[in-house]
Amino acid sequence: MDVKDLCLGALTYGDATGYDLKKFFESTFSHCFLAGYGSIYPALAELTEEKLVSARTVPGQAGPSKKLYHLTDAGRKAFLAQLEATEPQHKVKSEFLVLMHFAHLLPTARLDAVLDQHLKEIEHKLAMIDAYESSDQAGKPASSGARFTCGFGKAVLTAAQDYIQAQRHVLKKGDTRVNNRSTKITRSRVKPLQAASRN
Amino acid sequence: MDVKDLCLGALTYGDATGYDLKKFFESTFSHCFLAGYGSIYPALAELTEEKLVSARTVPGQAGPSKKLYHLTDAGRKAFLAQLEATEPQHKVKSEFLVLMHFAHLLPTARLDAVLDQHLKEIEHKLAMIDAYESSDQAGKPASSGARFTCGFGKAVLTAAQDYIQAQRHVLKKGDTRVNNRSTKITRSRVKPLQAASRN
DNA sequence: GCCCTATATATCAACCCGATATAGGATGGG
DNA sequence: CCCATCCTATATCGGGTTGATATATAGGGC
Repeated sequence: MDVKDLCLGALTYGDATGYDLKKFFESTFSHCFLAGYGSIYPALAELTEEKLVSARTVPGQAGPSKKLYHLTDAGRKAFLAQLEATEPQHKVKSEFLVLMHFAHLLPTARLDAVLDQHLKEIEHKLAMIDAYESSDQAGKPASSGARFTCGFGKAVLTAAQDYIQAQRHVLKKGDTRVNNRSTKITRSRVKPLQAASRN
Repeated sequence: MDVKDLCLGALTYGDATGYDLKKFFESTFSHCFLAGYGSIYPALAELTEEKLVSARTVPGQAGPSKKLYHLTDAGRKAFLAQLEATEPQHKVKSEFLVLMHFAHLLPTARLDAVLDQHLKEIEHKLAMIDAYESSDQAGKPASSGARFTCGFGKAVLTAAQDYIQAQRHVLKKGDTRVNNRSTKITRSRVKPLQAASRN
């Protein structure tokens, strides 16, 4: 499942430009998948070459000329096949959690700032989902899948929010002052790192 | 925040080989950050060149010879600086949610299989966190940050689990049979795609 | 003996991300 | 009326990541 497939999927909802696709991904998929121009435009170029989408150039009435992409029958079939084949992975890459893991190496002010910023970002994402949900254009109430993923996002984000608010205090209990003897540990005394699954 | 910084962070806990680091990331960071050999070994090579870590080769008693990496004072300082500088991002890339979004294009059997598989994976990750938490080696009870991130992971995973179990039924209500007229939509009737944030 | 697993390092193509360049039209404040 | 700024729209590039693969040895199970 790469950006090419994402584009095919988005185009099942109707023709669109690369720019439209980016906005669509930001609105609907912002909490589960990301794709920037650096992925979208190459993807569309390849899809056109593979005849999975067709492009027609429209002289822009507002702004530059645009390329409107359309899903071909082959493209639709390819997308359905891809839906059958992709493993349902779910990966998280969180600088935030890494920072929290090393909270004992952070100054208290920085720690609080990071937590507050993350809470604000969660609220922003929740607002985005709400905006998307209440923007059912022309009565068409979004697919059940779209509603499911929105609800999923809200459930997870809310859980994160609650957890942070309830537990952030444990991060600055006791060892606020970092044990700052300047790492004069003799090489021989350093024990090798132990992972959870031991040898 | 790239894999190089992750390696520095992991080495604050003690010397380790590239292989150790991979295992460490899998155990502690599996629910918030990923790093494979393809990132770790180049990262360690660069860090050695920058004198942020030092390496010494140990003839392996069990298996091939290993390179044990050690955090230098410069490396520790660089890591602390990096902790100050990194934006606390939190990104999700979920093939699972994409599949759910297009649930109306999936056969019911496939849909159920995907949901069941994801539930199993959630349980697996929860078990991993529990294993890590109860493996406090030699009484050292893990840092408050480590405990915080474990709790965070559990809260989020549990919320996802509950949501799926409570809401999966809405995905196969009514429109189980996909509207399968074979996409003979005239080009002119196709409305361009509308994102939530409209022009 | 043979297979599988674990230890351990390393590389490579394909792909993705973020930043940047370009440019015309709309908007709006001074 | 003009300039700054934003929005639309496409495109590219370097640096970084992913996932698969190759290599080699030791040990356990059957």
